Amino acid sequence: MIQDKFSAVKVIDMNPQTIKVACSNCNLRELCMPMGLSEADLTRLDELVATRRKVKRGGTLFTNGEQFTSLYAIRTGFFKTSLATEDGRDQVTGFQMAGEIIGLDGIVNDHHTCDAVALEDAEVCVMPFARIEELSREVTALQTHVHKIMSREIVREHGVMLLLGSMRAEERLAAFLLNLVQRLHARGFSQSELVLRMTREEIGSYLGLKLETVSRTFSKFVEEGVVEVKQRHVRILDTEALQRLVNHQNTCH
Amino acid sequence: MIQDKFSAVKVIDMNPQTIKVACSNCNLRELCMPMGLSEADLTRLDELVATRRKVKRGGTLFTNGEQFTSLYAIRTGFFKTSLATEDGRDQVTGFQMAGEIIGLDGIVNDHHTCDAVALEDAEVCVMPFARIEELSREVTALQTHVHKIMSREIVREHGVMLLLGSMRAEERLAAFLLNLVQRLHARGFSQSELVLRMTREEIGSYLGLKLETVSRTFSKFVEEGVVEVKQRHVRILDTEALQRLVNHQNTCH
DNA sequence: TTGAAGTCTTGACCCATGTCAAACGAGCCG
DNA sequence: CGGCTCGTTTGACATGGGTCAAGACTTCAA
Repeated sequence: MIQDKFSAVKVIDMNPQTIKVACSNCNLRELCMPMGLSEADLTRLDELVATRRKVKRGGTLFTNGEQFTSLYAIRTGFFKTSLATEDGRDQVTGFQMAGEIIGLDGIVNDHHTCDAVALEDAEVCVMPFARIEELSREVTALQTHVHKIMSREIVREHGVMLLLGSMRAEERLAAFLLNLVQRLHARGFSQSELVLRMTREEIGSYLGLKLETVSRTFSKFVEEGVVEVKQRHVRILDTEALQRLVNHQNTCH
Repeated sequence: MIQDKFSAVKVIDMNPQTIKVACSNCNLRELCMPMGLSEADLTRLDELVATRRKVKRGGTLFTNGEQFTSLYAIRTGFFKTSLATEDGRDQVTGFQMAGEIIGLDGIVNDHHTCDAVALEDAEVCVMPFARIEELSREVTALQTHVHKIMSREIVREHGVMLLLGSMRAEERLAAFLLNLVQRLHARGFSQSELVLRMTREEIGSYLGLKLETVSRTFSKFVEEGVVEVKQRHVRILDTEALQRLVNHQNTCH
């Protein structure tokens, strides 16, 4: 018995893959998993992740129409999700980073309704949805967590609707930048500096603007001394100013 | 014992409230509840609805910041949900009709993040969320159903993002009208006639347009013989034309 | 019946953003 | 090193939808 236990530990020690696959010692756990679990429940959650999957920059995690089987927790990398219309236009519906869950759109019809594209080399944890449902019947904290994740996505999209429906270009870009740094900061990155993983066109698609407008608006922010922009490197010099733009949407009239 | 049973039945017979409160014989069941349940599970689902609640036209079902306790299934009436920003502007995030579930936004933070306002006298079934979670741990079909409802809302919002982010005024209004009649038709109403429960301003807010633009676009549709409009009564004369507008978004360039 | 408030329509004008075009810069590959 | 390609910036111009204003219609209450 003791020998068994020991060798098990040893295997884990010698095979980093085996260690990493466990949620219970993943450093992103607090982002994608429920908190305050008992030791026993924590161990059970390790069953959730069937495998890991790497996606190269430009590759797709899933595409519109594809069979839905799993949710994905992003371990590393950066994704966009987008809807493509028949006529070739597409709308970016979100950008996702490490610790976020992707694939919720597929649940309702058992197939995905958008594309998930990696904007940089990425790795995700594959969590078969059947297993999630099964386990969340037994682990209440997981059940609640799944509900909260879906609700959070709904609320996030409400915010995007507000942005798209009633903000002007500057307000949209300001809200976008603030949202990005805030999420990056929650992951230990700088509160004022960030590297955009997406093109101006993708930003524009997300914000309902043309890429030229995005570019011009960046330039305007630079002129005003609100941000510094060098290619995709952005440094926010005046967070307050951006915040004011977003809040007092219609100071002007 | 027999006497007890009899009197119980009698109470039910004499008190229509008691009968109507059961999902198992609600004619909207197929819209808001999972299908293909066993008799036993069906009966259990009746526990979901704690009470009914009537909301007068103009009244709120819940408001931003309010404690979240329940989801609501709309029995009769018509709602809008909207976000209000500090500066007094607001964005309508959706219109909900009989058989639809409202309140999902509240799950993530235990309080609501938008207002739900009745656009006509309405009645809802109050389903305490704690009870939903409890029951969906035991009735798999309910669990799946809850997941699908939330996923459906996410997908719906993706569609709105596409609309707000990349469609022109005519396309937006066309998409809006088609969506409304389609949902009404699923409830047994006409495929071509509808009564708008909301003002031009509310339509505009939802579609990211000003009320004047909504009005002008209606007028344009009328000129083109695509619809007839008399106040809030709308008759669609050429569904195909509306469909074409939505699909070939950019035929023009 | 009249008046008042709310809603809707329409016109005239204007501006933010889209469109089109040119040129620049970075990165990549031969 | 030179020459692609892709992404970005910037300018000139066009236009869809916003803004402002007037007036019509509906509803409701006095």
